[in-house]
Amino acid sequence: MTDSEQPLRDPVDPLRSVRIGKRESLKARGIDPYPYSFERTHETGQLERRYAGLAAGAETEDKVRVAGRIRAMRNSGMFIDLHDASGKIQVFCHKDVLGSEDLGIVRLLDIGDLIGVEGLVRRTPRGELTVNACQVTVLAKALRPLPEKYHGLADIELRYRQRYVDLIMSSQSRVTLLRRSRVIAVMRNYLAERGYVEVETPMLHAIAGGASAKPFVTHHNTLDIDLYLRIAPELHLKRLLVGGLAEKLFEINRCFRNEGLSPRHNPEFTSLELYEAYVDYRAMMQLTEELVTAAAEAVIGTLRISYGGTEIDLSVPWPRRSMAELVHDVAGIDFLALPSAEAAREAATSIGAALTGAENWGQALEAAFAARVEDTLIQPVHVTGFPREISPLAKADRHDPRLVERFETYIYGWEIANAFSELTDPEDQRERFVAQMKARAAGDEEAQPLDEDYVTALEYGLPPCGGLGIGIDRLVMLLTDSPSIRDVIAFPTLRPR
RNA sequence: GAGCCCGUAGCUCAGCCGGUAGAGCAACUGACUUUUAAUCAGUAGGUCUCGGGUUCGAAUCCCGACGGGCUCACCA
Repeated sequence: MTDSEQPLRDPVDPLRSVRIGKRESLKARGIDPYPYSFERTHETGQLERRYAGLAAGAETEDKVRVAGRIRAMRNSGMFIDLHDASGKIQVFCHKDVLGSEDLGIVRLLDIGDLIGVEGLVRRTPRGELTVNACQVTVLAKALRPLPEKYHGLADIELRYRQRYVDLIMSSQSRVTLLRRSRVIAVMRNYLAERGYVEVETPMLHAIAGGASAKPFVTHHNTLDIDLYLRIAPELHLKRLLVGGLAEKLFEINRCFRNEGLSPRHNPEFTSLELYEAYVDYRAMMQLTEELVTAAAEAVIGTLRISYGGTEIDLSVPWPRRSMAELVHDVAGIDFLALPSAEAAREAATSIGAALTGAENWGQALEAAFAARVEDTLIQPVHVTGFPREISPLAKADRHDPRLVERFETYIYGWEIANAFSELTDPEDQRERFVAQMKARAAGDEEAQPLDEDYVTALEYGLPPCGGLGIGIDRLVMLLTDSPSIRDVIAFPTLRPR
C-alpha cells in the first residue's frame, strides 16, 4: 500500500509518518525494509525448551538465528522482546557486540516491526533467556502502532474487523483459533483412519435443499441463472452414496444460511456431514460420541470441560431420551397420547410455547420441546423420537409411524449433532417433499423444495445408511469456552464500515 | 426485524446534574546501559462516530443516522 491510498482515513497520522520516515532512513542506508527471506535456525519455543536448564547468568557459545515481531523494547532498544508463533525470547542489543551499523538499525526499529536476529544464547542474571545480538535484520517495517501492551485490543468490534491485530495482541485468540484447527484435524484424521472418504460437493446449488433454512441467492452471468449458496451438502453426499463412490464418506465445509446473526449464529458456518452405508442412526450416536470425545481429549486433555462456569462431563455413553419423554418429564404432558394436531397445539400453548395456530402435531411437539426442554439439556444427551412432519429426509421409526429414526445431540442446551436413519424409499421421499411443498405454498418459507433429481437418484437405490451432521463452530465454542461464535471464526460476518 | 446499552488521542480509559478535554501506554527530545508493563525529565498528539436541535455556551441535554454489544424472534 502506498501513502496515497488512504488519504481519506489518515490524512496525516503522525505516528505513521514517523514510521514511514524510519523506513526511508533504512532505505537511505541501503537496507530493504521488506526483504525476501531470513534463514533461521530455531523457533523461540525450541530455544526455551533446549535451554530450560541453563542457569541464570550462564553464557553459551551457541550461535542461533531467530525471527519474529518486536513486542516490547526497554532501555532505548537495548532489550527487545521478540515473539514468534512458538513463543518469545529476549534480544540484547549492546554496543560492544553489535556493530555500529546494526546499532543504527536498532534505533530505527519500532514495536511491531518484524526482525531477524543472530547471536549467542545466554541467560541473564535475572533469569531471562536471551540472544546476544551480533546482527539485526529488518524483515518488515511496521507502519502502524500496535495497541497498548497491557490491555491489548479490547474493542470487540476492532478485534473482529482487524483480526490480524487481535491475533498479534491476544494469546487467547490464537489459542482459540488453533484449537479450532486442531478439532477439525482430529476429526478428519479419526475418520480417515477408519476408512471414511472425504469428498467435496457443490457450494452453488440450483435448488437449496437438505435443510430447512433461507438461502443466499447469487447469479451466474454466463448461464444467466440464479444459484443458491448451499444450506446443506446432504443431498449431494447421498447422491455419492448412491453412486457407490464410497460406502463411508464425509465433508467438512461451509454452509450458508440467510438468517439472523447472534452470538451463536454466523451466516456462514462449518459442519461435518457424514454418511455410512448399511448402518442406522444408532451407529451415528456412537460415532458422534467418539468424534466429540476425541476432539475434547485432543484439545483439552480431559472429558470434563467448563463452559462459562458450567461444568460439563462428556464421558460416554451419553443418555438417549425421546423428545416426547423429555417434554413429559418437564411439563407432565404426553404428546404421544394426544390424538390430533389441535390437541397438541393446545397442549404446547398451555405449557408456554408460542404458536401461530398452523402447526401440525410434530411442529407442536417440537415447539413444546424448544420452549421447555432444550435449555435444560446441559449435559450431553441424544434426543430421539423426532416427529415425521419436521424430518422430511429421515426414515420412519420402525415402531411408531408418527416418528422418524432421528436424533439430535444436545450439549449446554445447544444442538451439536443431528442424524438420521436416512430415508431411502423414493416413493416415501417424494411424498415427504410434496408435503413440504404444500407447507411452502401455505407460507412456510423454510419448508424444503422438491429436488426431482434427488428422488431420481433414490430410484437407482440408496443403500440403507446413517447420516450425521456436527456443527463445528459450536463444538469449538464449547471446547474453547468462547462466549460468541465470532470468537471461533477468524473473520466473522460484520456489516462493512 | 424489535428492545436495552455503548461509541472521547494510535490503544486502554477518566471527564457527562451544560462553562469549550485529561491520564497511562504508544510516539518524539533527552538522561540512563543488564531491563522485565524498565525508570526519570520534557514535548507533541483530539471535527469527543456523524448530522440536526435546545442554549449565551454542548463531549455532556434532545432527535435522527451510522457502527458495535447483549436480549428476543428466526435458526445450527
